[in-house]
Amino acid sequence: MTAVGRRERKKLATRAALREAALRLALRHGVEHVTVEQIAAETDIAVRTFFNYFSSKEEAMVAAVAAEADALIGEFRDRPREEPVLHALREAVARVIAGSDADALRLIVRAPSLLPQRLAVYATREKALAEAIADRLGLSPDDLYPAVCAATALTAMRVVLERWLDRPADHAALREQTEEVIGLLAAGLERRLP
Amino acid sequence: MTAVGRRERKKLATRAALREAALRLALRHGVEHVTVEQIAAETDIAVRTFFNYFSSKEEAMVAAVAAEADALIGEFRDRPREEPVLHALREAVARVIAGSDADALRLIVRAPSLLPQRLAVYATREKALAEAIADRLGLSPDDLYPAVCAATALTAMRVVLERWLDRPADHAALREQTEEVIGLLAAGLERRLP
DNA sequence: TGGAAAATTGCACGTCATGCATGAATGCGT
DNA sequence: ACGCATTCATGCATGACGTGCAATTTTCCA
Repeated sequence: MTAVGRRERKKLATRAALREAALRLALRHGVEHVTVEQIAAETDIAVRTFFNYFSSKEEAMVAAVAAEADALIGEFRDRPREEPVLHALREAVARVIAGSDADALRLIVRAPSLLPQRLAVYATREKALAEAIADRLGLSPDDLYPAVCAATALTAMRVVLERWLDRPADHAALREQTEEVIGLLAAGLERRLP
Repeated sequence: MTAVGRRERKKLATRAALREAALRLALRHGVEHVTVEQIAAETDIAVRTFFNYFSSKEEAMVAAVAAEADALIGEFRDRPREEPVLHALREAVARVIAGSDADALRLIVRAPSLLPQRLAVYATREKALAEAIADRLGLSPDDLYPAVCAATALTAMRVVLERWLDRPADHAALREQTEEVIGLLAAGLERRLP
């Protein structure tokens, strides 16, 4: 697939090192107090080079989220095509979450200054997920359903994740809440006064 | 309601003036090339004072979107309680959109540098909308349904708006697409290969 | 091995955003 | 109308951010 020489590998490694350094420093000093200079120093590269990899400090910090979003899409594409869309999404989410670092996620999700960039990450992944959904159903990526399904599903997952991070709970609870939300989306959201 | 003296009125006026100046300059020179200094000069206030009203240039530019989101929630609350949630949302959206400035919206929505802040605006309104939905249904704001419904509905509206702005179309088309998306949410998003 | 392509780095520069101190404007009670 | 307390506007200083540019180093490959 992506044939990589040493050059590519080193770039990937540097990018990962910067991402991890940013997160490590944020855990140690708090997200607000980390500077690009610190991140660069921790990774032993020039400040200028940092900006060759990330266009902002925030982008480096939410890179972990971006990686998980990409993983989610990959898992979704790997699900058997006979599965209904939301069912496949639920399983993909479960697999990604199982291998996630809750502490790092909590740090990122709870930092107000990272909210805009984090949301931007989700939004930029919407298109890729919409294409995956369109592929699965044999629809055009320009159709309304793939776009709406991708965007709303990602949003619903975000809400679940935020709620879960806000309460002390285990991974089983997260899985349960994921299923509940998928159930809501599948059943339709219309409601009225009893 | 909000009893306002001269002080409050002047603050509101200054805030509106800054917001409009930011948008006007963005229309004239492009979003990327507007500086805080220009906005302040155009409004004839000190640069330092600008930051008393908005914490960033981007926040001033998406203030119009924030105002529309607030209007949406207000319209939603004004809908009769017997209406089902999504029906009320659809009508609220239609009313807000009818009075919106498509050119300004297009400018904001199409500017990549404003994407994070714009999404943050929607996200911060989710809580208020969730409370409104909970009120309507007699649920607790901590329940899952209001949170998910608010977040996904706002997201779906965002997708519709973005798609509509990307194609040349009139307000009738927007209304139509809004109804289509609400229909999707109401009917449930699950789908499988035929 | 030699040169093309790409990555790293330092430097300069403009912008952003905030804390702090000071003076001006406003609202309120008397 | 007066004086006082609160709030607001402003200038200044400061540190961090992000980018263009050019020089240098590293990597790749013919």
